Amino acid sequence: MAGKHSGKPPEEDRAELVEAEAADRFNQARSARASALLEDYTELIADLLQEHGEARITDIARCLGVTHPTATKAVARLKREGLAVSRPYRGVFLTEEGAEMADRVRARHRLVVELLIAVGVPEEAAEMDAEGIEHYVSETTLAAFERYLKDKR
Amino acid sequence: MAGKHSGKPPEEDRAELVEAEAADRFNQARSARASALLEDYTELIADLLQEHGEARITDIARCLGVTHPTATKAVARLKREGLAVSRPYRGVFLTEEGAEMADRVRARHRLVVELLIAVGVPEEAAEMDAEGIEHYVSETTLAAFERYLKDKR
DNA sequence: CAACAAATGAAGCCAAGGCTACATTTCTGT
DNA sequence: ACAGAAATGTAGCCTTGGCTTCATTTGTTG
Repeated sequence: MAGKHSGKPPEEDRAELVEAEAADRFNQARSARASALLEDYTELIADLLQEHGEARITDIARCLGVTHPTATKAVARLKREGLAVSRPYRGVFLTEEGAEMADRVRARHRLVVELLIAVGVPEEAAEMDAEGIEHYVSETTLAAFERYLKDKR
Repeated sequence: MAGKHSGKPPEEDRAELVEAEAADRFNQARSARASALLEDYTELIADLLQEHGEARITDIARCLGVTHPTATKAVARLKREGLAVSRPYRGVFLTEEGAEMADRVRARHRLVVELLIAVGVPEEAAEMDAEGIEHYVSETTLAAFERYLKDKR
């Protein structure tokens, strides 16, 4: 039941399992990487909308440190995925789905920063690293972070 | 000294700074993302070399959950970057530089997993998430993790 | 040792996410 | 109101990292 061929030595079965699990982890990470961009954009757009009432392509591009055509392309993808809407020469807005994603992402981001700080990471580094880390934190891990922070307070 | 034009209101200067810092963080994350693949490959190749004495393209591909041409391409990149060497139809080996990277990456990976477990993340989730997280943990943060774990023991 | 299986290589396709260069539209100030 | 500046759009190029498909080499085994 553990392996494909009962004739094979158990060590091989175990090795195959380990490899399959590894492949799984990498695939997971790859898929997280794929959504990272969308998450960054929705989060930023939500911030801009809240702070300035609008999210212009130029502002988005400047905040993300990319050129404006790059931002335009990304926003096109957001629209394709049903996360944002926009009309030519007007700002970008989030759909309900996009806003929900932004909320989730912002909450997660805050939690990651808080946890890093709680374990002794300097605030500046925490902010820096969280930008990359946040996209790979699962719900399970997030829940653990929350418990840890609550207990610590 | 804080902004470009002394005539501008200070709030704008501050906003520009915040935006520039944000762009910085994103650029940092982007560059980390770029090295993530190389790190994964060198780490895995080191593991395979240690466990089986050789690292075949097929094994690399299977462990990473990709097809063999994908692995071949990645190895080509490793070679271009001076991290690995290989001859046609023979296995892949690491250069000194590649081996050093593998060591660093493995140590970092272990530390990240340990820290996640230490704050209460279930082991399985810790392994899963660490695969993505590790690439975005800076030296500063890593040092903080190390201190935290030492103090806790 | 010949034939088949398995591993590797090579070519070429695709989408994503960068970029530059140039066209168009909108906004602003006189 | 109109000219110039700023913002946005569009086109096209590059690299990465996936993939499939097919050719070639290696290894195994009867």
